[in-house]
Amino acid sequence: MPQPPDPNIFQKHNHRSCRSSGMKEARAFCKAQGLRLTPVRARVLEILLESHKALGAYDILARLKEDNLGSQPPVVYRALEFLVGNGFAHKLERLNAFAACCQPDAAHEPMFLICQNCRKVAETPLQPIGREIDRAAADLGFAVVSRMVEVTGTCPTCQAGT
Amino acid sequence: MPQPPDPNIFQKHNHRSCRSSGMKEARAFCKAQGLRLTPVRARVLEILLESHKALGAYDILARLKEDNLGSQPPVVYRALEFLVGNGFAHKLERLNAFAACCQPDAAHEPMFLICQNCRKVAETPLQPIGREIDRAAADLGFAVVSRMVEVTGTCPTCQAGT
DNA sequence: GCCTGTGTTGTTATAACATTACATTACCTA
DNA sequence: TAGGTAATGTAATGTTATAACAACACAGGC
Ligand SMILES: [Zn+2]
Ligand SMILES: [Zn+2]
Ligand SMILES: [Zn+2]
Ligand SMILES: [Zn+2]
Repeated sequence: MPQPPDPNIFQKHNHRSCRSSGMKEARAFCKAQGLRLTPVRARVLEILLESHKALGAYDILARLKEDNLGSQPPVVYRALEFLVGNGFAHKLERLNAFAACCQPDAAHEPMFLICQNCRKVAETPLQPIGREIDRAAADLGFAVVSRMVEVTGTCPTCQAGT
Repeated sequence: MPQPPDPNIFQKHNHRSCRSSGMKEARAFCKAQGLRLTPVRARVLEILLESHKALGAYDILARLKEDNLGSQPPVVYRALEFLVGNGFAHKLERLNAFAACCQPDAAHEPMFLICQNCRKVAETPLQPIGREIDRAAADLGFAVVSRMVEVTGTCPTCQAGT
């Protein structure tokens, strides 16, 4: 049974379940939505789910090559476009890198906590901060379409390590 | 005399004064800090100050070439590193582009409002939102080093235009 | 004035990230 | 099983950014 989703991947957690439930949820969602989780797309998602770390597109591509699942950049970028577009993964703009989504609820808007030391990425809900952002924007007459909040720093593990 | 700093560049404003006071403040600050605002650096800052738009490094480089002030990427990236490092400009991670800072106070931490239509970029103080971000991060045991908030949408002018 | 260290710029090359374009294949459905 | 749509394979190219080293400029001490 799927354990309650604890979004804090910095905590010690049963990571095997992150991986298997991530794939399972993705398969179920795709089936329900009539989306095709093809071998390339599934493998890219698996690769991202293997860690909670941000991976560059070319890192992922190298892994795909090992599995003979495509060796040219468009292959991985198309898979990532699908995964990001359907909420299975996120792009981290600061790093030009990608990470699996930890809580692929229908519509969630996360902020990202990126460890500078280990590149692990945690998500936490942007609301209610997002509303404050909108308010600040509205003060300048700006109509918000999308918000991006990326925080860098040190995860609990890496803090303890030193 | 320097007009009171209205950070909302979306408002109609005396833009000539943005440009001249931006350069003047930069020169004064560099003098005070023993920094060298060399011709290349000054020209890059001027180019950024000419508009409030985000410019790619290679766009800036093209302008530098016209002035015979360096034609290779490292020239512009080094100048941008200097300007960003000293608070005269900012990098917009979402766009991989750069914009002049509108309020080069000693230490200010802005969030950015980026118009998808015209690429103009406004800054507005991140506080008190930043504190909320820190609190959300602390809930996960994460030690924040730097926050980045970039909002995309439509500026007042571009809203009116349609 | 000249040496010398430090910081800046010039230049070449290359790394890293991403897309266009078009041919081919797989899948669905009528 | 034919035809349409979605996905993939592949080559080429575009865009953003850095490494490495040579040359030059400026400042302070001799
Ligand atoms: Zn997510
Ligand atoms: Zn860490
Ligand atoms: Zn202005
Ligand atoms: Zn605009």
